[in-house]
Amino acid sequence: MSDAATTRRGIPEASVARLPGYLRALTTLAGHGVISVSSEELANAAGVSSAMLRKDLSHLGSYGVRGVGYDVERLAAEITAALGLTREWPVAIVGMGNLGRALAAYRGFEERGFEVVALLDGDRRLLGEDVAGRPVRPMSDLPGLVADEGLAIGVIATPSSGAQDACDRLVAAGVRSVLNFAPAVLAVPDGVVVRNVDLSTELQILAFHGQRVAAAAAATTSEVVA
Amino acid sequence: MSDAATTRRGIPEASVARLPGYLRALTTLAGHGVISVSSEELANAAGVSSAMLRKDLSHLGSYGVRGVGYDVERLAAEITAALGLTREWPVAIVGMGNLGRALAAYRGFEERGFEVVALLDGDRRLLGEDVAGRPVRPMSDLPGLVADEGLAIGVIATPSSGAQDACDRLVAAGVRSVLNFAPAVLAVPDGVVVRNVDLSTELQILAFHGQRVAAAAAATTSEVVA
DNA sequence: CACTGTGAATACCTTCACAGCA
DNA sequence: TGCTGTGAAGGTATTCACAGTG
Repeated sequence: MSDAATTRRGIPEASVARLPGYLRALTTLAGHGVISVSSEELANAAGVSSAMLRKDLSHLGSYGVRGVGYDVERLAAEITAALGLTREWPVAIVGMGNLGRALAAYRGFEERGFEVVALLDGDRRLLGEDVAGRPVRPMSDLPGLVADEGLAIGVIATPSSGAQDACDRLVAAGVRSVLNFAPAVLAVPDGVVVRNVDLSTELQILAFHGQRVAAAAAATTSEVVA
Repeated sequence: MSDAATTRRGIPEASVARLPGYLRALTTLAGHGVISVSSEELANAAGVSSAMLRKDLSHLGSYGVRGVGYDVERLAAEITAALGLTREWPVAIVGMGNLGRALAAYRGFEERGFEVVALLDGDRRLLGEDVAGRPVRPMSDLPGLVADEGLAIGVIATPSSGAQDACDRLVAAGVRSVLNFAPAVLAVPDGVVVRNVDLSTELQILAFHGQRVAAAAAATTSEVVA
């Protein structure tokens, strides 16, 4: 019925991935007391082109005013609704190593509508230990967390060797959204969404570009290449 | 001369972003003593389709053997070279808050060819403090790090309010590659590459999908919608 | 009249399907 | 024979450019 292999009945994946950026820019503008903003201005603040911003927003509906721009509060509310951020999303962090502890201590989740409801680890020796004011709990608590707290999102911060197991237990408990920091490919059944964040991968991509810069510099220095 | 808006004379950006995943899979296979691998097997291990894997690898050259597959060691070496990982890349981490400290303690950088040569912070009160066995150094050390250590990549782990300033100082010192963890859009001159990693953005994208799941479940329960 | 919303054009990416080679 | 490498096809995403409108 709709247009393309979007998120089925809805917004293209690429657009969805940019909405949080728009929301952040709008929130900043609102904080500065800005009432109305043009696509050009908002696009600048979000680091995209104005045409792309308008196309992205057109998927949500017509919330702008021709000749004027967008009402900052209104648009922020619409994007918030589109992303499903009108409710709080309970999150559990699995793996209490360095990264897990840093994530547990990160205060930014709450600010953006996510509530860390539990810190988990498969290592019995860590159980009960206090991390950022919360006790480390066993993986066996997962089903209860889904049932009682509505746990919906799992963050995997385990070593890569334990990532698939952590993922399996999250999925078995009913979690459908996973944010994976482990450098591993996770196999999940249909209907479960995994997003990967990997520091090494990012650095390696930067290395590729750094290498190009180095190569270009060398070429300029000693004018070679046809 | 070549095909498209690739990385100009080379590999499409989308392919480059997948190469680290292939390299990781190959390293794992090599660790298990595997000598040769087919595109199908390697694609599975990396979580992509075999057609995509072959197309990606074709940008590097012809390193497979028809009817057989790829030599694991050989292909790993080729990808390593393509990514520019035959040398070590010096990295500096800016911002010694929770996240910066976790990154400083992360031992995975060294394993993949990156060397953390300095930990920096703009806050004078932190100077000299020991973090993961290294002293926190002032931002004014940056030019020296580029000149003496060949610093090439900066990791920004500051609060968003300080991110642009940190970035400006990195760029002014000569750094051309930046990995930004702050939830902010960074403005940089041409030739500087920025990659963004933002936890909140990732969670918000997952919230969008979680919402869809919730909506679908509700629709199934009480059969509505045309 | 300035700015949005959007078809049309373009660029890019992925998948298909098979020719060609060890 | 079995698997790679790759043109061609099919999708998706982005940009262009302008008609429409408060």
